[in-house]
Amino acid sequence: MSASHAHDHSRCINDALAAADAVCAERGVRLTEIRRRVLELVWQSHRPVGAYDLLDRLASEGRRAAPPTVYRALDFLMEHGLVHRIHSLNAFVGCAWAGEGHSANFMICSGCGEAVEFDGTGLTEAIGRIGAGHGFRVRSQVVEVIGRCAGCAGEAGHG
Amino acid sequence: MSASHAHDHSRCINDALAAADAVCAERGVRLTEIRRRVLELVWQSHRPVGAYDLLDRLASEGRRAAPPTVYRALDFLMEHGLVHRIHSLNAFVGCAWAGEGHSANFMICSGCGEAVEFDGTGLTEAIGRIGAGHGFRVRSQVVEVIGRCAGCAGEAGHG
DNA sequence: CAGCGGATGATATAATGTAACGTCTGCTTC
DNA sequence: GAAGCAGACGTTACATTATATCATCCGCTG
Repeated sequence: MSASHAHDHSRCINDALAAADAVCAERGVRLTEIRRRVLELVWQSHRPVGAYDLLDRLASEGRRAAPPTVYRALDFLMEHGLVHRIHSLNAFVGCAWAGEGHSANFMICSGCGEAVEFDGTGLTEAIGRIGAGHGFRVRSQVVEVIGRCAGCAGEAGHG
Repeated sequence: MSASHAHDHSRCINDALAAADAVCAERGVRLTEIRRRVLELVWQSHRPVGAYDLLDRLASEGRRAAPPTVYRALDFLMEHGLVHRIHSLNAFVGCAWAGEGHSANFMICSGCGEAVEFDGTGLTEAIGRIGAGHGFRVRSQVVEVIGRCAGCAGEAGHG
């Protein structure tokens, strides 16, 4: 996604951390050092990152960490709407609208690997109507759209 | 899903196998014994089934099988539009519209565990429009709606 | 300080998925 | 029918992802 390749990403990270502080303060929960660090690592890019990648990065900076450490941090961050899981990749990415308690809606580029969260309000409504038509009460939704972003659309590749 | 609990499920299975025969014949590919058996096992219910569950069932009927056997069969069946993967469950379920080359759209009941495929034509169009608005060229989509089916909506439970 | 609960450390293991290679089988070609 | 080929399968080993369990630590409260 050429636009996001070019942007000031440190601002993304700072905004995400500030939002996380605010959400945790409001909810009376603790953004501990490891949770904060995992969130920072997730936000190092807009590409979803695997739990074991996070683990490796923690290890490389000298922090003792085992898989449960990372998974617990990720569970916490997901519970409070700070990161999303990308099921089709078994990976995690920062939430663009921290704390808003929405379902995740992503466009995932098979060229550059970036995942862009989009406003799925319209989709959520449409899905709710479809569900209602089947007597189905919707609680949450997973929407992961795979394709090519604007920057990668013209390039060669498998996507 | 009370309606599907009550239905004549043997008909689902027979229809699925007949459709699979037709698709494979049309495409000049072979629905080998193991592929056919895996498809039957997937269709034993409308609940998504894990690869290792399938493996256990194959073993319990005396068939020698290792993980690659099942995954290869599942890959074949997915490639030809006969089963879908439910990413949020790491599980597989029969396709309601065999061979039509569509993306999967499912409603998954957290009460009974059944996954019902629905016609996502409208969603696909909406997603295409959203993508176009971002310069994103959609290739496929994963839509997994979690909630409570009509039969389970009134019951207690975590869903 | 004692007690409590949340958070983390640490070990082990479960669950899911794949690489690599040999063999077999069915088909084509001669 | 034999040689050669490609797809399919068997088998072993391994990679990746995720969780159970229990001990320990830390911060708060009374």
